[in-house]
Amino acid sequence: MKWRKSCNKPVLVGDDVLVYDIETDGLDTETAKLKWFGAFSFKDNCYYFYTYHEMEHIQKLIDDHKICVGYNNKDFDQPICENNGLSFEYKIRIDLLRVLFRPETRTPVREAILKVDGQILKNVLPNHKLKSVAKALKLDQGKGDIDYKIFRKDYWTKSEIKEILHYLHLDVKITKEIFEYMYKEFLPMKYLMGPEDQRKYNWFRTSTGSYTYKVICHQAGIEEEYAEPGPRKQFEGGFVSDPLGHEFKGKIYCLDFNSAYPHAFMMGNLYSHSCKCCTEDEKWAGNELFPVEGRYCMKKPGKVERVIKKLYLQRLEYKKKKDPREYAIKIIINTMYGISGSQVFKNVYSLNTASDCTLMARQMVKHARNKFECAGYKVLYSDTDSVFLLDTYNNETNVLRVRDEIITDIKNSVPFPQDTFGMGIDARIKAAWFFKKKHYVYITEENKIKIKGLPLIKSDCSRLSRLVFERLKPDMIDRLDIKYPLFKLKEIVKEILDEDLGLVANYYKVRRPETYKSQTSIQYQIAKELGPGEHWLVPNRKIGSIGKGKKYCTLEEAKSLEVDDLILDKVWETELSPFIK
DNA sequence: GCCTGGTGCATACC
DNA sequence: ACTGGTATGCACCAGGC
Repeated sequence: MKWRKSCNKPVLVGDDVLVYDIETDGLDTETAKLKWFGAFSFKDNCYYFYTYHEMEHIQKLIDDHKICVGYNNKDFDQPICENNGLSFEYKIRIDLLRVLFRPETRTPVREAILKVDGQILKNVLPNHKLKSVAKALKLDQGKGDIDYKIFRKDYWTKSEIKEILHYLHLDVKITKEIFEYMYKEFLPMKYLMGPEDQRKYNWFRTSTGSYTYKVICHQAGIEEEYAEPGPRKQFEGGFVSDPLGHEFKGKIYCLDFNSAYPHAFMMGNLYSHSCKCCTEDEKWAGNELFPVEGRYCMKKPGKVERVIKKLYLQRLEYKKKKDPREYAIKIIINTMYGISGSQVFKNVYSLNTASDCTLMARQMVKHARNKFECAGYKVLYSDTDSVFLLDTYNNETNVLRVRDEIITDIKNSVPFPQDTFGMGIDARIKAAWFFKKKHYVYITEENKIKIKGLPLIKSDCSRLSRLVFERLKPDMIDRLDIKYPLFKLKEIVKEILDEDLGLVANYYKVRRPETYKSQTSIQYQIAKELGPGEHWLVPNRKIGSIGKGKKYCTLEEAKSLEVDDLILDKVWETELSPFIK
């Protein structure tokens, strides 16, 4: 039986793409029998549905397409299809799950760069089920549930067929829409790649590291060779200062070097360590400000550096024109540093390149700190490429003058100074509180409150603490102060807890128990007791088989608890402590 | 019994 | 077809006192 159902929406995807999903009589890929095959073709904008009695039709449909797309098809649909006599040979096979996330190593891939209203997909996904992805991307998930027993049959009544088609159509449709979403998002990454990578959909499915390597190799005309992973050689990274003090009010600036690492590459010519145009003695060996380990060509910018520069300038243009290709270049530029420190990417890898890049950035920040301090400013904090300043003179022009000197000093100390290198004001701040490295809060001149790193913004934070903060936020901005006397916070906490004790629960996302090395870790205990996935657990003194010191129970179990049974340590000592006077 | 330092795990910042 | 380092916090455990 063949079923055609056309789709009226305009087609965005121009290639011969077939999105497919199957129904089987079981989950074991070795023994499962293919029962139904559902697909959507971007060639004719039609849905196709076949039973296993029509294998030639299914094979014909596959043969008519170059690219076959599914969800978890690498580990499930495809092997079953092959065991049942279908062939995907010579097809470009795409598994949307594996494009987003690599299950065996549990590493995020494209879910780390896909944005859904400002947030990264990875951070909004509770798990990697098809429906969860659809929901996170705000796609229509429809309603569909089916008793899988129906797939044990070999023939179906009219009403059963109707039910199956409804269900299968829905899954194909969801897969198709996820594919379309990703296609639209990733298409701007296509044009920078070589023709083979464009054809093979490598702009769509590679990790950002591989993508960057492929683009750089193609653009710079260097060989795309790979090496065995091997043990990692470590090197020093960014410099993070201790905060100067706790609380500051007045005119505060956050300044940061624009694209510090890419500019370190360009200005130090850091990829040109083995050029043939000069002798070792003629190479740049660094100086007092930049005591680099490697030796780099001073005669002309290298191939890779020229590509970085070209891309950087192009990105500035794209940003002005709001061209989405801007984001593709951003990824490449920011990933260059990462792949230069990874052996796998053989022809851009160099420990000196990576470590001299971070060294140059460390020196830039330290130089900026010194200059500002000598000019009478208080340097409150700095991390990698940024500096927080207290402007005691209340004179922005003077800050910018010192800034210009810093930039000039740096440019005078590198072989290839860049016009695009500079330092901008990232934020103008009225008050700031620094707690620890990478943990701070500030209120901007636009009355926006920014929190960095605090337990309050981590995913495991209790809803109680978040609610307390949300309630006080307008008042904090009003008073230009984030601190409250303990009793005031206690009042609010009590009010919220009277509503619902469960709000103290902490969020845990755990894997399958087998995947843990430590069988005593709290994550293992949770996984063992409650299964993998998301859990909200209430720390208490009374019930729950999870935890050795503190006990943790589920929200359901927590209904029998009294306020005094709760353990509020984390709430008071970490989540809310920054806000206690 | 308490403290310290190390480990595993998770997550944020750049 | 596997980007990097820096940093905090929790729970647990071993070892020292």
